Amino acid sequence: MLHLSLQQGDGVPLYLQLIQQIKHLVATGRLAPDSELPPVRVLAQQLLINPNTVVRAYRELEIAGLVYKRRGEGTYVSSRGTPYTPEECRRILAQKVEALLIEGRHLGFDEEKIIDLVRECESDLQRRARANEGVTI
Amino acid sequence: MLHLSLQQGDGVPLYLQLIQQIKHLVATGRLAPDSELPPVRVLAQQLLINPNTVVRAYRELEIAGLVYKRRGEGTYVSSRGTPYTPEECRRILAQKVEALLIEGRHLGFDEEKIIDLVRECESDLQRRARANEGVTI
DNA sequence: TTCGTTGTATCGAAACTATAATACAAAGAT
DNA sequence: ATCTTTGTATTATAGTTTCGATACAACGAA
Repeated sequence: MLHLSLQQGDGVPLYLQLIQQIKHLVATGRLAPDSELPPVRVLAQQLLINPNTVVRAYRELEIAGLVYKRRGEGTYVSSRGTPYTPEECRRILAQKVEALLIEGRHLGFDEEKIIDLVRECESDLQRRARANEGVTI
Repeated sequence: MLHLSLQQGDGVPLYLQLIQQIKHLVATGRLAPDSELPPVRVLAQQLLINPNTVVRAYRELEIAGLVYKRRGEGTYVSSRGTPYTPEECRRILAQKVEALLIEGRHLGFDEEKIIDLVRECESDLQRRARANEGVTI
């Protein structure tokens, strides 16, 4: 079973929350490559949101290269990586890292503390992925 | 002189861009503690946006603890840190780090590559801060 | 074919963002 | 006290984004 939970009205659009959580599930292995995502309507009903919101999330995930769709069949987790070039990937991530460092500095976290946090979060992700090994939808 | 440039219609609200860029200026030392930010009306005119938009950015920066205001005088960069407790800071950052790791994984960056990127971005920030040392508004 | 499934496209309502105009309040300078 | 400068608050309005209701189109199975 998918563990998705969206919060309405917290400032973050539903479709973005959905994208982030699906990315999370893929990254932690809870959604294996080529496994099928729930149909638009089913997921919409489970989450009590509009099918169009799911459509938008799936479409952007497809653009990002995380899923592929077959009309009349379904939406599947892509087994191939990102469609971006290595340089593009680097630039995209560097922007996010810089934002993180700035935010961290304001919260009293210097470079080393941030790196420590990165290591801890990574361990955490891996541990959670292991605990859910093999569990798809 | 402040180097602020906002882009209208790129999806990111102006007030958020303003917040991010001011955070950036503070983090890189281009805005020193206790230095004065431009008056609401002046900054609005320079950026060709509405004063209310600047008001909103300043207000949220104040809530975040980055600036303080004195009515009738102006808005100043706070010399004290965040108003959050250390645990809150940690939780806020951990969430962002986790999002970064997930994004990185999808883009082919593992933990070590991310950490390398963190070090590089930090150096970059420091270098840029040095190059602008002493330059305020 | 016909049916049921899947994703797609379009339109409208609601919420959010940005703007404008205006009036107000607090502090310092004269 | 008065003026100027600063931030604050209110109201109205337009544009954009987000979300939802509905009808449509492609694909496979019976």
